[in-house]
Amino acid sequence: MIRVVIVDDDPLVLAGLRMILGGSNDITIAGEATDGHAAISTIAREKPDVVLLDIRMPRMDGISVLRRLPERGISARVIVLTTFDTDELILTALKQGAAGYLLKDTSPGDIVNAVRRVAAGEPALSPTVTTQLIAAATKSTDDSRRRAARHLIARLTDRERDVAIAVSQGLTNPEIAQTLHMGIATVKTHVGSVFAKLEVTNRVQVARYVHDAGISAPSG
Amino acid sequence: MIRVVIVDDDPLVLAGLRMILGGSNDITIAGEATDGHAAISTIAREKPDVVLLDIRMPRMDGISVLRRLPERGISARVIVLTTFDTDELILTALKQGAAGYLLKDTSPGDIVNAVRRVAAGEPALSPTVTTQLIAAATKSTDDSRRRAARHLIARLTDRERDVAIAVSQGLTNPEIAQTLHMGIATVKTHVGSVFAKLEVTNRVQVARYVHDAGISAPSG
DNA sequence: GGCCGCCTCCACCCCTGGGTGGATGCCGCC
DNA sequence: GGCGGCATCCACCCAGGGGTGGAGGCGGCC
Repeated sequence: MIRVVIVDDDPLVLAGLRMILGGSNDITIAGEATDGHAAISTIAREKPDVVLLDIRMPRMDGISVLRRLPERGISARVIVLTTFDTDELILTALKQGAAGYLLKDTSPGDIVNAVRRVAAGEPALSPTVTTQLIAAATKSTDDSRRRAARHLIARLTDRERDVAIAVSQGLTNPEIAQTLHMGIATVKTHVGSVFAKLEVTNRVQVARYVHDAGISAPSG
Repeated sequence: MIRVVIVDDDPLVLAGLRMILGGSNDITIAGEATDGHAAISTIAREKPDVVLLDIRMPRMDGISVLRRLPERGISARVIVLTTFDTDELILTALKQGAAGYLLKDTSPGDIVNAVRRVAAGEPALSPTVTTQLIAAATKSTDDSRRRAARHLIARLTDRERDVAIAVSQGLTNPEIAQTLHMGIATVKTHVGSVFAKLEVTNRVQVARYVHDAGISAPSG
């Protein structure tokens, strides 16, 4: 038996969810709430398996609720149920630990399926949400530029690479000399070699390459 | 009627897919292939709506097939069907334009559903694949630093922001003056204000903030 | 009107950054 | 051994970056 708490500021939506979920004989409505504050206390009291959570609500929005739950030691699986599907909102919700993200145009049958999936530990995303997630995940690691950057940086000597990374962290030549235990003149020499090999003319462009290559630590 | 081409080096898998998909009266098997080269020519000839594509194959792997399709002007929707679910493989496949990514433990019914979804323009991912995609997408955008950076950059005036972005692209002051149509002295003034507001001392650190904030275009 | 913030520009100064040329010692390879 | 690549350092030079102070015009706000 899957115990579900439903949260939405619209009584009509609550009624609809009650009907949809109540119709399944493996699901029980353990509680309801119409704002964020009430949601947290209801979830804390009922300890449901799954929470269906609206985003736009009075008193406290759904994202804040998501953020508060782990702080309270509550580990319910949450499905965000909203009409908004901006990239930022989706990523924020998932980052805050949402197990599902459904748009409100989801069919009753799909909502029930999503609750079952999430209860079983699987994710549940609307198709358009999945599409946006794919776009976000595939654009983050900018492939061709990254490969090119890695290729170029691989041609640097160890010391040049150390200097390039230090440069990309915004350090000055004297600071680099100190942290890498070499003379300022040596730093300048290496910086010059880096410029030549990366075919750039100033430090900011070095920083771009280093970041494009996905390097941050001083590379063992 | 959804026309499907199935590609797998294992004849048993092909036979299984033939049975599963042939059982649906809205799906036809338009062609089959047992290696990458054959797959490309079959897909080019049959122009199917959906392709079910294995990754590990002789002669040419599935990823290479994915890469070649757009080069040939073919725009079939491809579902990758494999036993491997490493982060890198998933992201690579999706980056190359895969519309679906199913693991081979997917039930026959779910495979049929995935074909229908993909044919309708929706994505189709196995639950564990979705989970990994969420992990990849949520870790890429480093949240707290990004928020801090956005917050600081929001305090810049429009002109200062333009200059900061130009700086972060590695332009020199004269270059910035030219592209933004202002005097070099003005550029210096703005750069100075940016340093003060971002509390940094050189241009590379400005670049870090701008990139952390996820800004690249000159912000209308 | 007066005040304030922003954009624009100027002049002056100093220091770091970046380019050039040269020197030494180390290590591995032919 | 001789050669070449790398790391380390030096001196010199100059252009650009970065700090300071000041000025005028423009628009919104009290």
